[in-house]
Amino acid sequence: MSERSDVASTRRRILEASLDLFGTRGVDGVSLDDIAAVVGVRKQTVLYWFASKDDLVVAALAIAAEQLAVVIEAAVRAAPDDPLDRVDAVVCAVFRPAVRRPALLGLIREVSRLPTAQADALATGIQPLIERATSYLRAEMAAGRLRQGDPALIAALAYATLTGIATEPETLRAVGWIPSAAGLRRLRDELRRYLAAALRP
Amino acid sequence: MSERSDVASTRRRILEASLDLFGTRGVDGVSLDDIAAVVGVRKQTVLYWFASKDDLVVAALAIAAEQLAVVIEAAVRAAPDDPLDRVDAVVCAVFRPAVRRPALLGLIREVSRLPTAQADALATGIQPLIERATSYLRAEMAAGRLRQGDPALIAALAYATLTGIATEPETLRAVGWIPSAAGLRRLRDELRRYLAAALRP
DNA sequence: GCACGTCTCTACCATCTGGTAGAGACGTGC
DNA sequence: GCACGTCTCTACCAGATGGTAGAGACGTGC
Repeated sequence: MSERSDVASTRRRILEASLDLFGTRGVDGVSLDDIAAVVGVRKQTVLYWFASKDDLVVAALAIAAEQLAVVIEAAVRAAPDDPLDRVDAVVCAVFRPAVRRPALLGLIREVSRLPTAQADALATGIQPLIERATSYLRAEMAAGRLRQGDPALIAALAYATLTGIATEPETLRAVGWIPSAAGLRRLRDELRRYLAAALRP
Repeated sequence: MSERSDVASTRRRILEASLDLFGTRGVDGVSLDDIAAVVGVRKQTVLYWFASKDDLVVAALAIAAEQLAVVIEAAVRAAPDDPLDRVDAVVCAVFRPAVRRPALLGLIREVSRLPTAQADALATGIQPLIERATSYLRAEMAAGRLRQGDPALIAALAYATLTGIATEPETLRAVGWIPSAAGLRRLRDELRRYLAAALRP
């Protein structure tokens, strides 16, 4: 059966489905059968491509990290050299996929609270992203192009807020606040304004 | 056996343990046996006090909402009449328990992504808290004591940031950023500064 | 002494879970 | 024609899970 594999390889589709399901419903809340059903395949096929559920989790996290890295990379390249513009561009660039696909940042959170073994996977995919951001901020602060401050603090705040906005719409919807597209855009702009105010030298 | 019940009723201790476990590891990631073990009791005792796991989840969410309500209530009463001071007081008041006990806000998130039935429980405990905050902001904006804006936007951003800070330390720790007490305090102050800047008329 | 509330005990159940085993089907490229 | 990669099928397994059933133990208050 290769009709489906032509469109997108089964392996890839299992990974994408796992990213979405694990990232939104949690690793414990999703069975291999659930994933197989979404892909339109049998559980054995999932286990044909990935030796175990743990392996699948790690692999899904890896493609999430990769997709985030690509988005950030593109934003940085396209942005002007000014560090404030760059930070702004990265926030905007990450915001869109993060909101459209809450599982992207959600999966990071899910993995990070797993029993220690799998959490190590964060070190390979995600940690470099965070470290790159903080070291960039540190360098620009040292050069006087950004206000002096704790780069880790800024990065952590931006990350926490982004993750909160990306993964809480479910909550806020359940609680009566309907996050419209326009509302989310304004949330993004608030965050941008806030970071600009905190970083402008 | 009432030696233990004297200290704190078994029912209450089951509820508190459920709040912590469900809120940090997720409803699906915690079994009734896990909760019983933490409390030092048998699974049958848990099911003696709560008809089902679903009931326990709903009850745990209820006490989380109540504890948040108490904290907010006290902060509002103790704060001066100025709305900026009040917002600041509420943020500070919620921040401390939210960071010390990530499960408080974490449980809200966990419940909100459950199959629809239990998510209705959010309407009784949490929704009133959010609505009260937004209606307060709206009233003060209308009175010109706060800058005009979308109250839901501000409430949502504060909520998302607070939840992010409260529940992401695990992630950030896994990723190399160690959230010290001082670091968390500075995160809180950043949020306060931002809200003050956004709300000052 | 008795009823009651609280909790434990043994024992059980159906269901779901991750995972295994092995055979076979189908299409492709050589 | 053959090997290979991909995927399905039937069938199974051990363990964990939510939940049930019923008897009994212990202490308290009446």
